[in-house]
Amino acid sequence: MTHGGTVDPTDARILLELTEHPRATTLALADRVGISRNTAQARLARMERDTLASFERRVPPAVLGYPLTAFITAAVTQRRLDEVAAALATVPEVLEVHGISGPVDLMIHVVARDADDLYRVAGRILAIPGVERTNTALVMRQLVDYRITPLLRQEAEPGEADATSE
Amino acid sequence: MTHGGTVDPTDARILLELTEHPRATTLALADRVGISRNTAQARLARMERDTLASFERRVPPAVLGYPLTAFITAAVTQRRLDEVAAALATVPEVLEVHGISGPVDLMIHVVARDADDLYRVAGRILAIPGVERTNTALVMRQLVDYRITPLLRQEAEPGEADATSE
DNA sequence: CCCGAGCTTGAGCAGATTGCTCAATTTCGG
DNA sequence: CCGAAATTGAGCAATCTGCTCAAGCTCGGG
Repeated sequence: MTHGGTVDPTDARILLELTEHPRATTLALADRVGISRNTAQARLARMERDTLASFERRVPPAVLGYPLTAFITAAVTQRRLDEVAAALATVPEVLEVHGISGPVDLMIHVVARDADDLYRVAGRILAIPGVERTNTALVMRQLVDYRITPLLRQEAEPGEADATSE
Repeated sequence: MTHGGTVDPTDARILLELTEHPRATTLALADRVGISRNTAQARLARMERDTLASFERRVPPAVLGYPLTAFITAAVTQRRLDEVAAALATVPEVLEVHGISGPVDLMIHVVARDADDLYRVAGRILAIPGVERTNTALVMRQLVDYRITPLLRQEAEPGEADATSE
């Protein structure tokens, strides 16, 4: 059964295998997970189509010459969120934008070539009509690399009681 | 030439093809990029080994039953960053932790099943020795989905003048 | 300008994998 | 208990992979 998501334990096991071998063959995945090749193929195709996020997430900005990462929070004029978002989408260095709760409205994930470039990108964002004020937090260090295997393993376990994360 | 990164225009073109077809065959990639099959294979193997981030980044937490995303900022007792980071790494719902500049020290990317669960996760983080105070910003909406193709396209273009991002 | 290291190419080939169909079986929810 | 959906295993032609090898190209250093 799924824990309120769309991925069941079999899919979770396929995904765990893919974290270790992203370009594993369908046959290899089937063998490791213990399902038939046809099932592996069908499930993989379905996850590629419906479940998995874009491959772009695997491309580190640093390898493209953008080693600086920063989070810019922004307060936005009321009711102009959508047009601000549209303007932000035209800035190549903006990777992702979340609308968040609290005193500021947006969390903007940006990258830059260096400190000067970050200044330029931040200035460009502040210049967008509707952006009232911003604050930039530069990422100094990655303390915990992105990982989701703990949650994947929870889903992958057969017969597990709900959410015993400790 | 590379723009200060480790990926050259040919690699960038391979990556662009992979954003459209993540499980494309090496032969298909070679054809689309216009390089030989051996070269495609060698470059792909090298990027899988040295360049690309983990496949885990493609797994959306929501499909595992964690539809809520939040960013928790935390101020930490001086000199205890590493042990706090180590403790955070033991919390499955913590996906990623950045050390940032400014009045707070950490940006913690977490997920939760629902509001109650977020409360529990935030409480668990605040309970870590060395975490002095936290602030939770709940993601209400994704305004710009993660994308890096604008930067990839810049690198993929042959003969382009430096960084004409506009 | 020349040279050499490194990269790329195309050919080749045995083995592996894929994409798909199909009938039979199993699973699971109503 | 029943029926829909999922899974399985078999099968097969087509495609792909992994790798070697020799030849050619690119590019940086001397």
